[in-house]
Amino acid sequence: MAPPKVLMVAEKPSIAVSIASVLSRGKMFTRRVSTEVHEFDGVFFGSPAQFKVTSVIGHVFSVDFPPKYQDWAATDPLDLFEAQIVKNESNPKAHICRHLNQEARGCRYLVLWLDCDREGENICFEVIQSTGFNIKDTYRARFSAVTEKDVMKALDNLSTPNRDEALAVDARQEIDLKVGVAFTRYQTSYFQGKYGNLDSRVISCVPTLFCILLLLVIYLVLLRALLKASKVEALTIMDCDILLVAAYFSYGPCQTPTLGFCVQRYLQINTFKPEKFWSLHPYIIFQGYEIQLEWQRGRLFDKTVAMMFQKLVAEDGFLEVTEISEKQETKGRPVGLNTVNLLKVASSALGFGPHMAMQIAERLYTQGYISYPRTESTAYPPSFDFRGTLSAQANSPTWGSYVQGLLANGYHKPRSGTDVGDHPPITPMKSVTEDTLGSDAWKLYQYICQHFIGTVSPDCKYLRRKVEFSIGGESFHCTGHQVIAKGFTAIMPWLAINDKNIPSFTKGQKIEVSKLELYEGTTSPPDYLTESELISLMEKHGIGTDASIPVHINNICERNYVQVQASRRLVPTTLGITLVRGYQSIDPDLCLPDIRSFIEQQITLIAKGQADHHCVVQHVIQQFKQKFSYFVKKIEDMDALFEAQFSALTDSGRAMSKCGKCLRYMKYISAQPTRLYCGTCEEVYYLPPMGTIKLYKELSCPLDNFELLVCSMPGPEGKAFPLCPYCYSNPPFEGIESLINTVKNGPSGKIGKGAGMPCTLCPHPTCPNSLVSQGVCACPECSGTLVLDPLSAPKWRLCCNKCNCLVFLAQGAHRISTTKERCPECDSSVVEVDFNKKTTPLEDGSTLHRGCILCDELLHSLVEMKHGRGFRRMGSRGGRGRGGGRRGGYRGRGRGKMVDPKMSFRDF
DNA sequence: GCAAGGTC
Repeated sequence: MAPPKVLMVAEKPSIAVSIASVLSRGKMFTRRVSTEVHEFDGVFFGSPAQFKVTSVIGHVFSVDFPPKYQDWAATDPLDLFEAQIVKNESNPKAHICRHLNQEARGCRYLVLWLDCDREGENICFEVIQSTGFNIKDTYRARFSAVTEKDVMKALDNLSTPNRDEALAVDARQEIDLKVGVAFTRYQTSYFQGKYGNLDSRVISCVPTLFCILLLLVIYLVLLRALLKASKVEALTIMDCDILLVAAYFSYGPCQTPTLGFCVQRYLQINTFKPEKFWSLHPYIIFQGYEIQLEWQRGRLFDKTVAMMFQKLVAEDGFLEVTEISEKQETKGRPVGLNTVNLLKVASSALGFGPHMAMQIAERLYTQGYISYPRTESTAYPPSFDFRGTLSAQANSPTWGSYVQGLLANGYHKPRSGTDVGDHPPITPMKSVTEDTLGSDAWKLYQYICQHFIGTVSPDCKYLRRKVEFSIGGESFHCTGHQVIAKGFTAIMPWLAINDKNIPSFTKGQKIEVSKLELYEGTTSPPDYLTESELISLMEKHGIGTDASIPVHINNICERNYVQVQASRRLVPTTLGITLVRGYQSIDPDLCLPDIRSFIEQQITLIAKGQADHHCVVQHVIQQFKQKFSYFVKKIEDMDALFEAQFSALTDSGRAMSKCGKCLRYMKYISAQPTRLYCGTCEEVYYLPPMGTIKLYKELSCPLDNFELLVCSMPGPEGKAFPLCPYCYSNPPFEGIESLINTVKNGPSGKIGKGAGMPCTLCPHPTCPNSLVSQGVCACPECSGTLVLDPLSAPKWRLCCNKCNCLVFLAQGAHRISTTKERCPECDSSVVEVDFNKKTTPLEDGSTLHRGCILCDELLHSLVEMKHGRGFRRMGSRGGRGRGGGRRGGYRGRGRGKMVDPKMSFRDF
């Protein structure tokens, strides 16, 4: 009987070769079908067997919706959450499924050599499905390196594939697909074509021959990518070179938080408020050195205090050496290089974007110059051949002599690092010259070599000397460095420590201050996020994987949400900012990194066998479905931002008042719904639908720093009231919504669109414009409060903060203001009237009079009611919320009536 | 035309 056949499948062709080479000891027959198949004879479970080792190329299948859901127009994105999903072959042209099926014929056993992570476990089941193998004839080989030792060990310890881990990946695929596609289709259908300024992204240049040629080249190179990523609508290179690209509105649980990081930094920069600070800089001249000493207090933000210390130091005049310390410090050599760190260095030091860096690294890998470039591990496997890898670099013209030194004097064992069990750190495999590789690939290869050599080099050692001084009760210091051994910094010179000499001091020595400077500086905002910082943030928050991080960054660039500028800093575009501001205004979760961690945490329950796959998927999908429905319901909030930013309205708006967040002027948009738009913060603030809006002196809201406005209703009897644009849309006090009952909610459901809290409803206890400060007494007509109209002079009047009731006071008075005093009779606010000298009704010709407009006979006689039945003194009732009591968690004049309607004038 | 994850 012929020996049984064993089919072995690896995740990629290179692993298949390595495994086959180890097991066959190099004696194998290789044929090429869809992927290579290596055949040889060997021993399996102690008996002779015929082996076939082949591979897939990553995932065999990927998930999608069935054909009936493919038509955007005919599908409600909400239905996608409940839709069945199908698995299609990832790369139909490669015929991997057919290949596996054919190779499996006649085989007795299947051994799976997929990468040892969740994705690998999932691919195991894709292979089982493709081959049609029975699970009892299927074995899983688990290995962390493709060395002889590891491969043999894995073969001796075959186990079974982990279905839970595979199901976790299935769950992730379904969730990502449904959430991403539903939001992307909905947003794109809603916004695409809606605003002219948004859809015509225009790239234009002077029509020179060079530009035409350049554009043609760009066109040819990018056409495929552009066609995939966006709709190319027109390309003209006649009189003006214009490339029109339809804006795209994709959403994804990885790409959107990635964009979120960039916009977050942009907002930090734009809302940054610089502060002045002061620092003391004493100088000494000693043994020929002029040294500026560092103050222990660092910076102070109060000039007076800083000047006080300056005086103390100046008066003393002599620094006493109080402490001299000398310590040997170590700067450790690097750990092994993983993908994320390679990408960070490529971006920050070599100027390659992550996408390009990976392309170069992949080419170096397939050409055999470096090891596998997608790895999370920074620890080398114990069996790693350091001597062999180093020896391969011994002839390099650039670092050959350094390497020879290491080989001769003994290289160091690398620092431990972390072993994730995927692939070893990225290392050079063989020596190559710049001429062979070309400039870009050489730069990356050079770094990989330097980093590897660095990991087996000695640490850098240096002496750190610190001298501390005391003067006028204040402490200062200076530090010096002296390198003892360069160590690895000899091969990685950009990490070198520079010598810094300081003179020799002796304790107790007194040195005169040669110059004393009170340095005045200003705090500055951070700069835009660098690509390298973004990669760190993504890694920290678990957004994407080593292989997909470059893809997500590339996506947000290609879709014009961010642009890469000088020093590879990522500057969000108006489109990118508006998208994120939109999510923030509706559901901030949508653009926060937690959304990814939430999904990860849920599917980990499946991977660990702690929860059922179906239940978890259902639960998570339902949660996202709810978020989606809410998003659809609130899309107008996002639309308001797009409209303000991309429609013609933005240009017509005029500057009105300052935003409290960025202190820049906001634009007033008079078209209904009237609103203010802050272009910097990308925020819309709705205003009352009626009336004229003006700046209210130059007063600001004490709560949010927004400049106040006054809204005046038309006509001589139209009321006027101040408002803060921010508080108006976002009332700051809990429960205030129930008090704003005369106005209706806008379509967004928010207090906003023409309905909100003006200052005359604000319970702020000390703001001079609040209801508490300006309210006088209860309205005789409704449940409102009569509030002093501060701009009504000389036709002094009170306006009800709810209805149209107006009450005129002493006409022609020079000034009328509220006081903190209350009428003992009716609890109304006592007002102070400064009468006009010529017309004062006061007997002795004096002008100042204080009293209650209800109980003071003089003042009450001057009161005239408009839009109301009568206005009389009502004994001890009415007024401003008896005893100033706290009712309904809210303190304010006249507010008592909200609880007890009898408190109003009207009920008498 | 959509997501994110493999790999080339």
